[in-house]
Amino acid sequence: MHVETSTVTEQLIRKFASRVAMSAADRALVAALPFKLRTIDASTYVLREGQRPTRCAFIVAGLAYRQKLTRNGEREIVSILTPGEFIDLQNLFLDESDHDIQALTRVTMAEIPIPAMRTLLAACPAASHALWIDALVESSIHREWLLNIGRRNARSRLAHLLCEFTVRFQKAPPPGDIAYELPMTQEQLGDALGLTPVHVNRVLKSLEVDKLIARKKRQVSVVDWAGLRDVAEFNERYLHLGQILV
Amino acid sequence: MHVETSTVTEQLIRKFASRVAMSAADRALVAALPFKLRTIDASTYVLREGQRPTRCAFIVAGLAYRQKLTRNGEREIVSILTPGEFIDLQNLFLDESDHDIQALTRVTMAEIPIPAMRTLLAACPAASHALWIDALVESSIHREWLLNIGRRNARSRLAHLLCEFTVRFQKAPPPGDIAYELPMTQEQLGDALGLTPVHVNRVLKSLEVDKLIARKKRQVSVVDWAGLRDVAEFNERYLHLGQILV
DNA sequence: ATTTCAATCTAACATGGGTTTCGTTCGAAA
DNA sequence: TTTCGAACGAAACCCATGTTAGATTGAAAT
Repeated sequence: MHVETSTVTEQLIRKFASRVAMSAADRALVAALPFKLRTIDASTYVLREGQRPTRCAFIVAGLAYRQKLTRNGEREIVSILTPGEFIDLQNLFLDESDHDIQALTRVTMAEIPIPAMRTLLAACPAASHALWIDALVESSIHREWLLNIGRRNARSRLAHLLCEFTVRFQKAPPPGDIAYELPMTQEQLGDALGLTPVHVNRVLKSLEVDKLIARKKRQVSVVDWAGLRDVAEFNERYLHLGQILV
Repeated sequence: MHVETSTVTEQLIRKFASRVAMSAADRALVAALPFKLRTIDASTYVLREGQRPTRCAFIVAGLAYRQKLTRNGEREIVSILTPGEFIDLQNLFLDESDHDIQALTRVTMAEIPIPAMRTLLAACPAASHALWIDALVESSIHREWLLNIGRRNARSRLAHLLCEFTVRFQKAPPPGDIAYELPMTQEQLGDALGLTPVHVNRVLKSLEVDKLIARKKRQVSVVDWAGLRDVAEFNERYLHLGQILV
């Protein structure tokens, strides 16, 4: 997984520009950010609860997730992180991490020293606003997941997660090409939904029988986007997809 | 519930100063914030999902909560907001609210115009940092609630919420005076925990039988802080209580 | 080809928490 | 002081999801 330095810089600028208007000066500031590329294997820890990090990582390729554990080791996956997202904005302003961050697939990330990020935020209101939006959107996703886990049954819950992935992983918005490799095991899906893997298996099968999704090997595809959306009560407002600050 | 204007200003400054070092100039900027005091009755909506607000409210007295609803009207309470917290930082940077905000008790709040807040953030890095910390801590609480609802049984779950309230509502840290009026009905507790009110009733009784809590009328008090903590697997790290940016 | 190990699938059974129903308490209003 | 409605309490029953156990698949390693 080789990545050009210039590509990363472009990706960073695109990331900010997707949320705010970026002047040429703003772009130059982002382009000047020092970073170190690092690639790690699936299931490697990026950060552990209680640690104090010194860098702020930006995902260039691959997926990661945030997890928390109960005393007896049961796991809850509380976020999925995709390319173009900062992994640990928290650590810009909080001393101790309150959760683990782990690679879901092989991940390539750009590690930026925290002082450089702080300097950018101070010098560039546009960048600061873009990061604010990102942090607030993640909070919004947390709230939707709370509703999902707290109040929906397993069928809606899983359908909702699939809808969210469909929207977040696809380049084209549905209903377009809505097949994607689901990079999570049924156990991980269960951990993200507060369900057991056995029950995830049952529900996946029932969604397949009902022609809402199809599965081939570990590839999941959405067969009936409208139907799945309906089962999930999915409304993408909480993703704030078009949010651009003027 | 009459509140002096000067008191509110002091409370605002105290709020910021609890997170960052505030110079005299910083304090002056905060003191210059224009605001309008408003008091609303319990269960009044402060903001509804989909609305676009023009003010940013700071809770002076009383409690509020964020909620989201499923299609058939089931409710999930996703946050509790206490005095000294900004109700809707989201709305500084996001156009549309993704959830409802409602008063839990009678609430007095200071409403600050969004442009004034934006100006403060641009002019005062310290204030900006303090708000960042606040937003990130709320996100951390969301994650802990996800673990709580997703992976703990009803008994631990309720115990955990009681522990969080004990820490957040008390001025003195436990084990000090750890009785407090629980201002929520059993139905609201259920909505915050993803449980039915009937089951909340069962679990409250069982915690009382086990001498972990006591109840008189609607007043709950913690009898055995260590025991309750243990049942809840409570660790206050996620509240980032001592977090101060240097 | 064979082995291996994780992931998936399935079935049988168990249970925590939901549902329904109704009686009781209590504070506010008349 | 009586009335009224919301909140609480509690019993009986039910079911969605968990638990346990094992068989099957499939990709990677030898």
